[in-house]
Order: sequence, then structure tokens, then C-alpha cells
Amino acid sequence: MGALKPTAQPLYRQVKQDLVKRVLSGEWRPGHILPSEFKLADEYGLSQGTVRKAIEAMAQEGLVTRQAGKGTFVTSHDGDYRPFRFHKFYTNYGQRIASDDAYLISAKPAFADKKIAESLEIPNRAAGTQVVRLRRVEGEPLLYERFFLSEQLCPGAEAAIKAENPGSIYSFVERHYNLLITKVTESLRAREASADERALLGMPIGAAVLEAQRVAYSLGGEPVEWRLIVGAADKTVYANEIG
Amino acid sequence: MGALKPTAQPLYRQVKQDLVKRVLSGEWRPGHILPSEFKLADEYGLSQGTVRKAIEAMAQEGLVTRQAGKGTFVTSHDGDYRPFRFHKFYTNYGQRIASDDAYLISAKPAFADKKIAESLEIPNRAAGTQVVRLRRVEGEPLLYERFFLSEQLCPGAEAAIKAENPGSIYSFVERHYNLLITKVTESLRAREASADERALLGMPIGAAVLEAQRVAYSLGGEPVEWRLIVGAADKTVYANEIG
DNA sequence: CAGTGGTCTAGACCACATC
DNA sequence: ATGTGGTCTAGACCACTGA
Repeated sequence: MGALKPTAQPLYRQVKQDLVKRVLSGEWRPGHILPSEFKLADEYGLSQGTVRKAIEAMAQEGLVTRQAGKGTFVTSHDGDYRPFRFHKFYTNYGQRIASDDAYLISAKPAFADKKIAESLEIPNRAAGTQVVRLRRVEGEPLLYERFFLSEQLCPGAEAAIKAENPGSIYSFVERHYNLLITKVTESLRAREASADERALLGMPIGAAVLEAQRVAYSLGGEPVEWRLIVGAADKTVYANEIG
Repeated sequence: MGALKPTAQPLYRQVKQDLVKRVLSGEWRPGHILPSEFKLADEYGLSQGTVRKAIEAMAQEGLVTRQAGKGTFVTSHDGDYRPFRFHKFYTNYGQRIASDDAYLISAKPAFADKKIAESLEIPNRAAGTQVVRLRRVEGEPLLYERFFLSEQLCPGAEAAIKAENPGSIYSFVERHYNLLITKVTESLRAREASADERALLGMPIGAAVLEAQRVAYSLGGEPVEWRLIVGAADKTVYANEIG
């Protein structure tokens, strides 16, 4: 099958690239099993050790998960693997603000503004779906999210989101569009809350908010989602670990 | 030398643990070279491949840096390796707020308050040094830092910091106390600026700040430094990449 | 039981650094 | 010329899984 290119790249890197491409193509879907190391080694005409190195690199990046005695599986956000990897907002009491209570405020067609278009590398005013949701813990509103999915990558997202109200958007885009989110970038700022935000999050005049702008990238490095997350300053913390 | 324990741990993990311990002990100082894979394999009575796996794991964690044809070196914050790994504050124009302009406001003896003591796992009111610094870019004050180093781990820090005014504290503790910082945790909040902060950072009444509380850990997992970073909300951004 | 990933060995060749 | 890490192979044994 996979004739390897005559580049100067090490073989295991070429194998990894090819395997990633095959995962992206949908040959192996999230949650499904890959052929064994020996089968792949046969296929590529290489030793098992070389294929192993390629797969281990993918496992390290979280693209696949290995289980001794069973096999290698394409990572899925639906499964139990690495849940909440991208959720870094917590309550003051250290409780993760997760997908439990996502109240859908609106989901409607929208056009990408300049900032969104640049972030998602799509034309200005490109069509898509904009969703606003509220996250609560024990009934108390803590933060709201506004996110945009382009119609090009995620056609029909509006109707599907309204129908499902999915807790995790990344699980949603994986199921519907075979897009596996593997990386996000976030920019955080502090600023004064607007009147709308004060009303929505139950904050007094002059209160501050913690605002994150996020871009989520798929396995192929393609920007998929733009998101704004706004948390009430006195109720939310952003916890980060580096190194 | 290193008699390996009869645990159920894989050999390469035991080797890694032992090598880490030897780095910690100061046997090989930051910036210095480790014995070659073959020498270490001889020493431990294992094959070169097993030692390689141990060293590769350390390299992945950033404890050592490998250079083909030269050797394996203990990572140093003084060298050119991974500078600014822990600096995530930027100006509005995407410029990293780095060590260029660190204005020392004060360095004086202090006692750990409850929060600091808990974070650093030291007794309440333990002695140490507290430093306050101001970071500017092009003369404009953007954020200030207040950090605490315990007298136990970093004796005489006050005098040394006053004498040197080091740009990078992690480089400083590495040189003076052989503590290599490999991990930090940060908690971010937004809040209204205090009067002192408004004066220090040149902000109007009602302005918000972005506040990070950080704990820095050494190679051994020991908490070394507690730090508060406060940035003017309208001038600073915290940029993060996950995955 | 056969198949899987996890570990470990022993050897080979390469490109690169240094002297 | 020698020594280093980087790659690759071929084989071994293990623990775990699932039929």
C-alpha cells in the first residue's frame, strides 16, 4: 500500500504521517481499533519496532490510545479518554465547570466577523452557526460561551445543536463531521462587565469578568471553532499547569 | 554502582528515576554533560537501548537536552534552551512581557502567610524573602510581581537578589541553590484594581486587573516559589496553548 | 489458546561533533 | 579517527485480553 516517499525523513516519521492521514481520511474512526503493529509493519514492509515508534508518537500526542492485550484505538472524545482536557475554568471551590449544566440560550445562522474570519482562516462574512450557552453550577450562572462554527466545515450545525444540545461541542463535531479536536489556543483578558453580562451572570455594577478567546484546531491543524468564554470574576478561576 | 531495586517497575523506569536522582544530587550540574548511553549502560549492566529509553523520557520532560554528535546535557535556564517557557503574559500587540525590564521595587525579609505556607508546604509564618518587581515595556508599566522564596530552600536570597537584580528568578535559583524549575501551576482571576495598583500601573478608577497566582516546582516536585502576577487589564493578555 | 502491546537485548549503519 | 546520539532491524520473553 503506502509507498513511502524518498524524502530524508526518518521512516518512523513517514509512517506516522501516513497513519495520521489515514485516521483523518476516516479509514479508522474515533473509538475504533487500528491494525496490530505486526500487520502494519508487514503492510509498510518495515520492522515492527519502526511502526511501534510511529504509533508511540501518535499515542503521546493523544491521537490514539494503546491498551496492552487489546490493541490501539483512535482517541475519541466520546470515550472515557482525557475528558475535559480543554476545560480550565473552575469555581472558587475548585470544582470544574464542566458540561453538566449547559443551558442553550440561542443557536442561529451568523456570518463570521473580521476577528472570527481571521482566526478560522475563512472569508470575511462567511456563513456559519453562532451559539450562546450559559454554564451553571448548582443553579448559579458562572459563565457564558459564544461560539462559531463555519457552515463549510460543519454544515447543518444549527439544527443539530438545537436538536441535541450537546454538552461537549468537541464530541459533537467529532461525531457529525469526523473532526477530532487536538489543540486549542486561548487568550485571556480581564475587563469590566457589560450591562448584559451583569444581568446574565448576576453581577453588581463595576464588577469584572475574565474573558477567554479560544480557537480549536482539528487533528489536521485546521481551525474549526472560535469561542468566547466569559466568566464572572468573583466566581470563576482559570487554572493552568505548565511543564 | 546503581543497584536496581527488585520492584516490578520496568528497568528503564528505574534507570530514569536513578538518573533523575543523580541530577538532583548535583552529580551533573545544569549545562553539564551526562555520560554517554554506552557508558551508562555498562554502569547499570543493561543494554544501550534500555538506557536510551530512560534518557529519552527525561529529554521529553525537558530535564535533559540531547544533541547528536555531542552528548546529553542537563537542561539549564541559563543556556538557550526553552527560554520563557513559563512567561505567558503578552502586550496587546503580541509582544511577550519578558525579563528585559524588571524594575526591583523591594526585596526584604518576610514571613509566609497562610496561603503561601500552604502552597509551598512550609510552616505558617516560616521565614523567607519577599520581592516586588515591576515589568515595563518601552517604559510603560504593564504588570507587577510579588514573589516569596523560603529561607529554608533559598537562604540569603534577599541579599543576592538585591546585588544581582536577576531578570529570571528561575535562572537565579538554579545557579545559587541548584533548583531546576520544571513545572509551574497558575490560577488566574479577574478583579477590580486597588488604589495602589492603579497608581503603580497607571490605570483609571474602576479598571480591572488580571491576576495570576503561581507556584513553581523543582525537578524533585518540591514547591520552591510562590508568586503573584498582576497585569493591567487593558494592556496585558495571557496566552495559552493546550494540547 | 492465540493475539496484543510492553519490555529488553544485540547488533548494524548513519550523520554529525570534535580533535 | 573516534565518539556521540539517531535510526532501524530481528528476535526474545512477559502480562494481559478475549474467545
